Amino acid sequence: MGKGEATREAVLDEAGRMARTVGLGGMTIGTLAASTQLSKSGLYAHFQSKEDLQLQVLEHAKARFVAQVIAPALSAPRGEPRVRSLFEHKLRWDSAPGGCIFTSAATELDDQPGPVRDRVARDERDWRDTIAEVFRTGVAEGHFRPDADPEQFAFDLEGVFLAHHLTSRLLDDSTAGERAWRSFEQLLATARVS
Amino acid sequence: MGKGEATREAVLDEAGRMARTVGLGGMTIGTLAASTQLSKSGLYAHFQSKEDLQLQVLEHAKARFVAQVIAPALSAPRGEPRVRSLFEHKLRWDSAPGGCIFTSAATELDDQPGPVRDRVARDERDWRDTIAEVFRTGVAEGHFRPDADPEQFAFDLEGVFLAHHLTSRLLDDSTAGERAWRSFEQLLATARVS
DNA sequence: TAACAATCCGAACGATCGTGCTATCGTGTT
DNA sequence: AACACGATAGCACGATCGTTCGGATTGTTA
Repeated sequence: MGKGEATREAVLDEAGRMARTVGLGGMTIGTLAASTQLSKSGLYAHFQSKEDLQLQVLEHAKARFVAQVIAPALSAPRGEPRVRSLFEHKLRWDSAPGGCIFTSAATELDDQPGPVRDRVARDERDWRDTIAEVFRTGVAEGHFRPDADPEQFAFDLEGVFLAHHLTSRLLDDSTAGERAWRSFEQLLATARVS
Repeated sequence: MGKGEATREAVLDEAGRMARTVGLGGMTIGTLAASTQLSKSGLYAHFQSKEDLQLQVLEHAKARFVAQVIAPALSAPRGEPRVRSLFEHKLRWDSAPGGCIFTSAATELDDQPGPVRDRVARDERDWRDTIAEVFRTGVAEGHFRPDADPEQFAFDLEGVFLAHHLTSRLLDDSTAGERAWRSFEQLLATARVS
């Protein structure tokens, strides 16, 4: 890995951290340059525009998300164990300092058209598809009812994540984790074969 | 109502609309002045600072929220009907153009300390308390199980709202409403006496 | 209608925004 | 050791940011 690539990744790491607290739009070139010991123009050698930077931040974050959440979950046994693993890892991801960048970007950009919003929307769809797909392995394994709706499960589970995110960050409520777990167990109980 | 008060309210209306799409921080004095046919300094006659403006926007929005969501719901019969009414009105509120300003402000400011964040957090707590309190009338009326947890219900219901918000706005998914209703009915079914 | 207060504007402030250009630095290859 | 080239810095640009202040204009009241 060349030197340029190294600093580029370092910048993307810092930018991701920054975007999680002030948003993708609130993040500025100046402060980002300062906190990475670079000059503003030094940054622009790696990114053609702020929009390009935002897109790369999302791409970089998604790679980390796949490595830290999706991949570990997929290594769990099919069915309910895999669903549980996915839930656990995603909850841990959301508990990182600053929270989940996709969650913050999603509500920030949901009404601002453009390529960045499109990218966030695509990632959100991918994520829901992943949840639904993992849930389907549970149906196939006979853990969940055959008439259960995987997309509805994804909708509900995403709601649990969002509520947890808000409860733990905005309200500083330490019971958010327990609450999320309780909701999750209830979702599973409803989906299970009777 | 004097003229000053009238323009102040007009500005707050427009500011609320603007904040819903670009966020409380993304909203700028210049564009707000332009879209209200005022000069920047003309705005500053009504608001001492941008932070003060943001706080007033939240206060103004909360008054409308109480009038359009809480009050109508409280006029419904105690118990499950009142819970249903609260859900309906809140869903309608979230479906306004630009969505819910509290939802957008909540995820925007959840990691940026200051009086605005404190205000948003207080509003969020009030809202959850309202949900829990309305749910309690359902327990008292014998509609819901006595051992049901009102705060947990508030957590779950807020999750449904958040998922609906994201699904309808970011994903432009027209089935968001049906999904939210299905989740809501499931929540009620679980809470009901067996 | 005259006087007074409320309301709003014009102009300007320093700071910072995103974005280019040009020059210099460092590094690795020949 | 000379060179080529990728990586970074310096400086500047027009625009816009939030904010201030003095003066003009408007509305209300006696």
